[in-house]
Amino acid sequence: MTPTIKDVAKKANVSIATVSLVIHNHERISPETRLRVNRAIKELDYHPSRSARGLASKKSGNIGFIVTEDHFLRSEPFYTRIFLGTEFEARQNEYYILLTIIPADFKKGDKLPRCVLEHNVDGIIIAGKVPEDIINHLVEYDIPMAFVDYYPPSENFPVVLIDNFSGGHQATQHLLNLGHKNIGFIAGDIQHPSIRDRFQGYKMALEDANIEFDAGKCITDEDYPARENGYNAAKRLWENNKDITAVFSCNDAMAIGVMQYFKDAGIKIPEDVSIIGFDDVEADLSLDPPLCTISVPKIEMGIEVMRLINDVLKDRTKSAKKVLVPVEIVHRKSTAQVKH
Amino acid sequence: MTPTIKDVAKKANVSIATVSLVIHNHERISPETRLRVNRAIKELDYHPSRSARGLASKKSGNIGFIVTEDHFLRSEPFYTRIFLGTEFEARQNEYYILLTIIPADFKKGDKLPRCVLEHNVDGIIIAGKVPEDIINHLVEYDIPMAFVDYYPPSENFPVVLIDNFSGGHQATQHLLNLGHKNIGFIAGDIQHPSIRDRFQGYKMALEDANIEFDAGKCITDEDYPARENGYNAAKRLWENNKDITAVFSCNDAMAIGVMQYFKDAGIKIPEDVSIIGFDDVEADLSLDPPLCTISVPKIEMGIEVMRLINDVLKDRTKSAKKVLVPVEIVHRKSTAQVKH
DNA sequence: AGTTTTAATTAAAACGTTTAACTAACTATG
DNA sequence: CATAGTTAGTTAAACGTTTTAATTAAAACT
Repeated sequence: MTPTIKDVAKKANVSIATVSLVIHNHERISPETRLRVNRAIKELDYHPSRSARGLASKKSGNIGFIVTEDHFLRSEPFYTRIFLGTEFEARQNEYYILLTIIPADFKKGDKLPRCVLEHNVDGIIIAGKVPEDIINHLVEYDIPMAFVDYYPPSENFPVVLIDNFSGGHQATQHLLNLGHKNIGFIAGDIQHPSIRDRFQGYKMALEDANIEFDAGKCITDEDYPARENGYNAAKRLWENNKDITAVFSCNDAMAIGVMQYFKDAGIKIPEDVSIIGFDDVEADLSLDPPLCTISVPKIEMGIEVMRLINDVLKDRTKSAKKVLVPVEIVHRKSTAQVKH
Repeated sequence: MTPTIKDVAKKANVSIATVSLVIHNHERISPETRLRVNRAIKELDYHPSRSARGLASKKSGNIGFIVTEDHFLRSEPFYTRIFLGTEFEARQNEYYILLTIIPADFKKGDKLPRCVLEHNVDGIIIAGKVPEDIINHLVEYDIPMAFVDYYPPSENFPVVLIDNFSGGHQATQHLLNLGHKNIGFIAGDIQHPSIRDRFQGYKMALEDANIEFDAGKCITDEDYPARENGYNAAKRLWENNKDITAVFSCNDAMAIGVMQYFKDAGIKIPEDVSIIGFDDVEADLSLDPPLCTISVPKIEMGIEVMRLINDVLKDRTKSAKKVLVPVEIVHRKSTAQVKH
């Protein structure tokens, strides 16, 4: 069988306690003993059993990654990439990530994820908007939590957010720089804090340019951010505003739908209408023309949130840090100077 | 603190062994006792500790999902979706998946993934081609393994494979049906068993149609399947074969590059050249025209391989099952009747 | 030399389960 | 009625660590 701590102890002629201390780099171990034990560990190719460790130390070595099913699947390239980022960083910190997809309609009495109930995670990362109820339920377990791309109102946790305001501002500013004055705005769930901030950025950029904000040019009531809703939003936008020369679509999935609508309507991009998105997903590059958009560092967000939770796990008194990750515009062919 | 099995035992007036037996649905428990224990479990909201279970039963409740870094990132939407499939099915079977990304150049002496060394997985799923060395190393641990989308030569394991031969045949047949006779073939790593099978399907379809196979119309030596290599392959193909009217690109990433080349060369799709891909990734829909391709049920593959490993875990004498998942052509605008 | 400090190591309990072996109380059998 | 068999449940060891308190040995003071 695979060697246990006992085998190492025997081989190094010490007690198992000493072996354990060596493994944890405890200071009060003489250099000679340390050497002897380490040699034994290497020779036997010993690796402590995760379960035994977990039981004795009450640390599972796992981090739960919670995301709702519709977020994960609907905007798949987005949260999967954040997940990948946490995964990368987790490896550095000797953690494993337990991906946990919860239904979007989690209610008060519902069962928490199994990994939480079974004490199989040391901390939790919550990605994207989740029902308040689950957060409230989770805090009762006083298990460290960190958020990414969403932040529950009225709570104080470490969090990684996109600099949405800046993104909205940059996007709009870019269109303004190209001479556009009639800029439509399209979004899914305007209740979502991220979207609200992008909207604020849009408004602020207009204000800075002394252009009056026109609510009639803003479609913000589509159900969720998907291509078909982008299509519909563009249709409604265009039918009521033949004067617009540019559209800022708050996310790329909808932007793709927007492009499709204009194509179907025989309106040329970017000659007749400029379009800019938000997210920078893979599909943008395959579009014709490729979509100009605000690029969000998804992998980095995952890395960053993993670091946050790791900090808390190292020192639970640590205060809740908030990180705003910067976004940047990527110039592609879907925008152009306004025609006169 | 959270309740333990002892608390349940006390509350139900039985020994902890009885509680354990009830949890595992052991037969030799009277209905009354069972009821009493279950009630206590519910009242206390008791959930067995994963670590303790793991230690006592030598089952971690985890499955390792191994994939090489370049596979995972390069063809991201592909293996991530397989991963998602395993994840979905794992939840049904009360397992968690530990995603483990290994370097593509794993060598003989390299360290195995931590989850294996620490006995933190009960079984392993290997997705995509991995170095032989790691497989050889892994078998020494006699831990159940199952493969998906790759199968090591000279081994006998449960495996889920795409019906690549049929896919290659269907794709080619579709082009033949449209009247094409000069059909180019483009692939990345022709050493890869999957690609080889697609190639066989292509050849066989030609043979069935009494069209002589022409190796000059096959580009199979690009380094890896990516857009830029598809672009280059198309360039080389076209420069030497101005007579081709259709291209079967063995995977969508390359197909996108192929389309780009033809566009740049002023050749119209599908009017001048029909293109069909293989995989059916998200980006295909954003292309202009949308890419006709062979659709691979990625999520289902993940589900299927998880079932396989689960079967083995339930009964380790089970013999190695092999599953060929069917593929189907999805008709989109990138192919058309050949011009005369 | 005797006492106190300090450094290094160990003994042993604890963590929360599973499970093989055992027991006590019935039930059936000849 | 003694014996064997069955049923329902219990005892206790085991799983492989961590960690606290205790122990020992050596060094440093009076």
